[in-house]
Amino acid sequence: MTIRSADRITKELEHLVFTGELGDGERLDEIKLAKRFGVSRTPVREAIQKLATSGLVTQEPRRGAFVRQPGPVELMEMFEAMAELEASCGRLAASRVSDDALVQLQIANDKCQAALDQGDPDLYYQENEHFHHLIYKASGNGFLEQEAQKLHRRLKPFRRVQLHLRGRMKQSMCEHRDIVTALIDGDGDRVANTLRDHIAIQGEKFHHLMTNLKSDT
Amino acid sequence: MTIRSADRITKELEHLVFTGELGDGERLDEIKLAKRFGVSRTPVREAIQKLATSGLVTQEPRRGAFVRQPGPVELMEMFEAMAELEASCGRLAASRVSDDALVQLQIANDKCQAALDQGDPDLYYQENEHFHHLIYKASGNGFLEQEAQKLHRRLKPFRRVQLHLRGRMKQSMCEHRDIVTALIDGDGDRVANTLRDHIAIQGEKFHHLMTNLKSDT
DNA sequence: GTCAACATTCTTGTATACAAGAATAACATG
DNA sequence: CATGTTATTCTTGTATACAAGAATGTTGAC
Repeated sequence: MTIRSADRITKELEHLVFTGELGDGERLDEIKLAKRFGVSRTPVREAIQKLATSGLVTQEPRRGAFVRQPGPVELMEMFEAMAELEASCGRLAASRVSDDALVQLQIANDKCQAALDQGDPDLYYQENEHFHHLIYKASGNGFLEQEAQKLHRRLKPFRRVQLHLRGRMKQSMCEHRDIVTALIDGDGDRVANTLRDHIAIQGEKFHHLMTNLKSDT
Repeated sequence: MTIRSADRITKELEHLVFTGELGDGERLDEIKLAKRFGVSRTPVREAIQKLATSGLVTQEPRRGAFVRQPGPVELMEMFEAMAELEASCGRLAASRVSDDALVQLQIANDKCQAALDQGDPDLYYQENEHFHHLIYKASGNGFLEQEAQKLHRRLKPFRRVQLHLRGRMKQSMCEHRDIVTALIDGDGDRVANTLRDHIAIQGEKFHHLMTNLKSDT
């Protein structure tokens, strides 16, 4: 366990942004946050610096740091980038995946299926996440794996909602099976294309939700 | 221009790492660096935090921050990831690139050719960089573009050397032409594959250099 | 001479103090 | 009453002070 309170606060702040307690455009008041976490401004500032580097907040000199949630356009871009990243992982995995890893993927898929049978979107979400992490790992490229996980994490709050759409879980499950089949066949391009579409659909579904929400207001 | 000295120092530190003045494994002494830059420890620390987030240094609690140059394995992984990123940019660009962007690419290529004719690797390197940035931009995905630029930048010190290899510039030039041709044809897969190989070769060339250097010691 | 226990020094991590620019409020003027 | 100007307050950015763990040097026992 780390002793640095700055690291703890970084995670706390990320959490506040993800849960939406710190909404888009909101200023991160160093003093308030320091009081809230029971520390001085110093570790709070260090945490904010980190968030700024990873893109969660923007800093304006002498004015402070502001939460910067991606807008619809940037969000679509991020989903597209995610799709490409996953496709790359899958393509590499096709020629490198070990038998053991394949078994792991099958198990993960079975768990997804179980969650689907129970009609439990939250559980499905969790197992689905595991499945995708296994794909990243199967790429055999630790750097790529890290990058994929980073972006995956960043998109987490936006990916969650769309699983509750009617029929999406089942469709997602089918895609998973296709992916594993293509992996077993060692067909890199097919793995890549299937994965790409699999993720791209998430972006489109999200886009649907967004526009629907907007038309409500 | 920014007033924050922390930002300035971040760049200065990056520079020190890139130029190798701060070698691999070296500890970043906050006090020394503060004196060197004529500031207190505070902005130095903030700069170090940022470097840690972007992966250039690692932090060990109560022990300090250490320069962490990627080893051969990680470097190959990064080159491979770069190849995949560029391939993605190219694939997307194939269906989105504007006529204007195509013209820009042609111009950039002509400048590369000119540098090749002059036998000027440094100039070629510069124009080559521009060419690739145009590809990123042509992807029509700002997020992907940023990510590609980030990694490109990180690999800069390692990419430079291999251009001096006999015949590499000319070969690189041919690949550039193929890429543009495929773009004009709108053949996404061909763009992607050509770009991927184009970058992958850099990784391999670098690997060659590394092993040769090692066998010398 | 070697090794272990202890003391000292050094460095990081955090808190506080101070400087300076930005936001805001008060006020004067038309 | 509106508006431009000035004064005040507030917040960030930086420097310094202090606390605590790590590295190092010293001393004593064997």
